[in-house]
Amino acid sequence: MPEILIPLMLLKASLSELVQSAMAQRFKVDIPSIEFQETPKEFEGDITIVVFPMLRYIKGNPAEIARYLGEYVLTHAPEIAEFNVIKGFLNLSLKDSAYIRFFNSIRENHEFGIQKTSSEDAIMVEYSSPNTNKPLHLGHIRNILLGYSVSEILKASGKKVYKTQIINDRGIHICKSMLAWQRFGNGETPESTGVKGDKLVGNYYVKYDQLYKQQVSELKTPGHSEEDAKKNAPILLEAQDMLRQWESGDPKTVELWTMMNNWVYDGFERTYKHLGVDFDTYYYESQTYLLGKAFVSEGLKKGVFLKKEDGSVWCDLTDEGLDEKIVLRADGTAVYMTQDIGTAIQRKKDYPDVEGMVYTVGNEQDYHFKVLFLILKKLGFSWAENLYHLSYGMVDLPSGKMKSREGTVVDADDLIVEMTDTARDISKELGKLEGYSEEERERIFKMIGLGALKYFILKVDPKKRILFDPKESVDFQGNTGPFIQYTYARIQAILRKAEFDFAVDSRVQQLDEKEKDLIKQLEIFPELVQQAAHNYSPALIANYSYDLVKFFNSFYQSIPILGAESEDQRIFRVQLSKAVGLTIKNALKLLGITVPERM
RNA sequence: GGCCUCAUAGUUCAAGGGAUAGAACAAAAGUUUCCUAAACUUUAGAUCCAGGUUCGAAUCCUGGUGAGGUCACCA
Repeated sequence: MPEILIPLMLLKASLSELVQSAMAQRFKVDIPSIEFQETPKEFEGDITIVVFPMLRYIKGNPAEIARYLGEYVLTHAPEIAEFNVIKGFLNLSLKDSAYIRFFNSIRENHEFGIQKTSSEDAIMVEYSSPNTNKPLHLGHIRNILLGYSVSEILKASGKKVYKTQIINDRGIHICKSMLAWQRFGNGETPESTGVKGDKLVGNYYVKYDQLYKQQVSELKTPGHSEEDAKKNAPILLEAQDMLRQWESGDPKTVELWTMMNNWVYDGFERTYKHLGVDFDTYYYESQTYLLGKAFVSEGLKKGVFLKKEDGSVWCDLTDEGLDEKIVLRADGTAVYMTQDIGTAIQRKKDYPDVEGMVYTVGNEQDYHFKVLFLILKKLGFSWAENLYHLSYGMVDLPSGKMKSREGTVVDADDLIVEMTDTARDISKELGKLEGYSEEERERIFKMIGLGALKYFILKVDPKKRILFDPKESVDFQGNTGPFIQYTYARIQAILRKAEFDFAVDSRVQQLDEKEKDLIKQLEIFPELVQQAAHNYSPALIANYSYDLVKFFNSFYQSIPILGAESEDQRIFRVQLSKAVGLTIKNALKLLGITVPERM
């Protein structure tokens, strides 16, 4: 594994050591860790050591300690040019040569900030995980983008990652669509109608629901309560019967089930492809719930679970401050929890190198996962310590919550088309991309539309709710995906116009303030990737990309790049632009956003 | 009601216990001899309330208020 040198991190490490030995020498104390901070721009300096936390270990005047440390560091660290002290803050200024050395180390590094896989252990990330009776909607989009991005971030931090999903292909909901299709379908298929498979099946689910409601209202005559009617609608009884047939393995039912599920999978795959996401492996509930049942009986033997008189099996979590939770029904059939236990164990069996799992699931299931993780720990699985529920907030519309039954959902495929349309309209209005082939333009419009959507969703902290207004769509100005993409495209224009050999080493000795700002901004990217992986938060990367772009734009506007005074300076600035471009590209890649060479 | 999450400019989002709480959109004003004006530069504007912890709190703790979620032999 090639060691990747990240000078800023190295510098911090060596400064930490220096400060620690300085403190030991003079005050005879061990300071376990040194706190660093980027120096705010209103103060002189590049990197700041905060002295206040040291006061816990040694009493004294923070400013005096800071001055002492400043002197010490200045004489012992060759990278430091000067220092100043304000209260307990020791601000250090780096020499230009330190900047240049750092810059030269990343300049041609196309993988800057991206670590190679360095661990033997793998992490499995689950995301998307839809039901097979409805098309994907905006809520799924947040899930999918988050899960995919977190996978990419984990990979970039040096982890091995398997992307997966659990497909809820089992249960009464799919039977409802099947039934409606049998009754009204006339043998329709996605091929015969040209309708996307998931949409077709979703339509029959709606048809079922309409018929069901009609039957309920018919039954709800005097003498029949509404509750009664809901339970006894003929179509529902028929669906329940079908589920029993499916569970008993009736060949015709299973055949229909297989056919319709495959239509749905095909439809989903097309949406995933449009979104630019993929999976390494798939799990189906129909295949894992049995294993879950097996482990419930094992847990029963071990005393982890208890059986009640009626035959249902429970897990007592009252010691942990939670409730009792059912893990198997009285009739011996599996519940949600049963199959999740089975799925987790199955995954570990299939991929023994998996030492942790991330579940991308909405926050309405916080409690479920708390319980699931606890049960797996109680069952004695060591890897259960490394399970993480990547919980995210809902996507709300201005009209309120999305409800599929009320038709207030934003369809995923429609949304992608709308975003592309918006990108096309705006581009045409601005007169961009003239002289490009139709095909090429469409490719870029889609890239921009998706960039806007992805960035809009990922820049928000996962646990917060998002308000999404489809009418206003998504901005293309300011802190947005297209703005970042646009800056990348402009950088590419600079590179196209700069007609010299990039292999030439820059001989620049003195740096402009703006140049330093940019290099500083570049430096923090690798650390940020680690931090984002640690927090499972794409939002950090998104906001970083935007900051970097702001720094670049300011640089771009205030000093000449191609028209710099000296040849060396010109080369340096072009090279700097190139490095910024590479970093933007790498950062956006972690968000699943692609960049156009021109837009 | 019990438990969980959230609350920051008019709006949408930032801020690993650190310095004067940052951006963007919307509003007002300015900048195109130069690499893409989808840009840049100004101006104005915010931590829900009350306590506590400490050198220092938007951040941690307690109690309110408000919004959402969850408390199924549904998934």
